[in-house]
Amino acid sequence: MSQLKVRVVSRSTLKRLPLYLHLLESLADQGLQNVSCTQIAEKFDFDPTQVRKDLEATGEVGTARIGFRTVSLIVKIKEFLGWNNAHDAFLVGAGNMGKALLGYKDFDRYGLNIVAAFDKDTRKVGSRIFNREVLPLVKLPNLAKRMHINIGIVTVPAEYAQEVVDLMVVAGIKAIWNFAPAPLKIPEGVILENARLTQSLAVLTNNLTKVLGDDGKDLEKN
Amino acid sequence: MSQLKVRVVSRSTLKRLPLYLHLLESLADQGLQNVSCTQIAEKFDFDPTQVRKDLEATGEVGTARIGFRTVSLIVKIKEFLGWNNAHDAFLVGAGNMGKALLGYKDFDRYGLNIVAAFDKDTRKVGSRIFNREVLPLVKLPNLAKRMHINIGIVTVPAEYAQEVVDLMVVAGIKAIWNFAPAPLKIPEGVILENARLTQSLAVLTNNLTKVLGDDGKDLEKN
DNA sequence: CCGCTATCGAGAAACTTATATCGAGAAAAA
DNA sequence: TTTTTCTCGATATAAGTTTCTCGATAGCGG
Repeated sequence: MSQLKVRVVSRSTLKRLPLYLHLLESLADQGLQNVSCTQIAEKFDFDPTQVRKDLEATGEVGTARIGFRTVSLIVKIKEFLGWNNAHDAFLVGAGNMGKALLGYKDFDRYGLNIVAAFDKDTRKVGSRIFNREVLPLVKLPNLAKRMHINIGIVTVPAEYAQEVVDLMVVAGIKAIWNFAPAPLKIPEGVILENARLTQSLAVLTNNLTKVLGDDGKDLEKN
Repeated sequence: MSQLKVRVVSRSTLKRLPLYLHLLESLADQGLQNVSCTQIAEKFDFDPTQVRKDLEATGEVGTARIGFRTVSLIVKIKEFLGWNNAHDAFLVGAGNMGKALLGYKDFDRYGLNIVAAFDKDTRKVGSRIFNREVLPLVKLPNLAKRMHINIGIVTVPAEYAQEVVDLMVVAGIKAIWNFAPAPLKIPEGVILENARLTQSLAVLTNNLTKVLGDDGKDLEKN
């Protein structure tokens, strides 16, 4: 069937892998040949066993007393995450967040290549943001089909998010990265991943409220 | 002790509360007086019991056959998250992500008020971004102390993140919202929350790799 | 007025994730 | 060469989270 065997792992593991990857890349830059789970774990204050389990997902095997080959591990993680060859993506909503994503240089290293931006607002249409043209939203379906776009990024206000997503689904887009704070409905088979800043902020402000309001006991770690 | 009793809840619960809040606010706008956990759960494809357990954290109690009073629940969630009265924050790193955050209008609704931006780059210093002045980084410690700033937002490249954080800690900042993909060390008592887009992206691209490479079985839900 | 149904809240069970333990192998030190 | 130490990988235990089950309560319909 498929040449690439992708194991099913927990979402938590999946979210730690990019952390390891960043670290490994900087270690590789420093010329480090091998790296142990213990070393990695220390950087993040994780349990070494957890790191070992996480890395197991990539299929890379280590050697006792040595650890893992740094470059080899980097390749395997990227492969596992699908970051080896970039997927083309369309972005809808050329507001602040949209612009920030368009301007983010490193996405190509993360398997993402935003090829065009779309917006409803006719004043934005026609302009260029970080060298990508802003197109009218109505052009999305045809273009997405013709260019075989798999990823759609949603950076519109919450009230328009569902209609944008519906449009993307019709256009054959398989995976949606949503930045709008709205509960979205998608059909079976389409992948939806929510990147919501407010969730992260909620954890921060709740913790802060606890330490400020009280004398700061019972704080969860990390 | 403290007048506000903040229960300790799981990180997962904490991250779902903003979702409920958004929904509740739009329901309240539509004039809905009461709302049941079942209704909320349907919108997100969650288990109703989970919603009930999550809401329990806020201290609000519901009535059988009726559910919860919408407005009252909104207030309680905001209170619990510390979103009722905004905390002042400093942002360091006036790049793309920094600009996007500075331009985000709704933060005041989420208990966050970014009062100033800082940057090392002398070309950026002195300019104004969305009506906030960009100040030289060296001015941060004194200003933060004088203004009793509790929250620091880090939107600098990974290699500068640790030094920025160290500066913030010295300046008495209690909570750090980090957007840099670097493992940061902070002293006991300081809160660190990482808002990393790459983690979310990793989940997306890994899932996409699975459905594209294979015939798409064993996909995890939401 | 009396069942019927929706909903809450509490406790138990099932599931998931994280941590600890242990044996084996490989390099380094004695 | 032998011993020690580090690290992997596997298994087992513990902790945490979600889902299920149940009794109680409040409105609704007959």
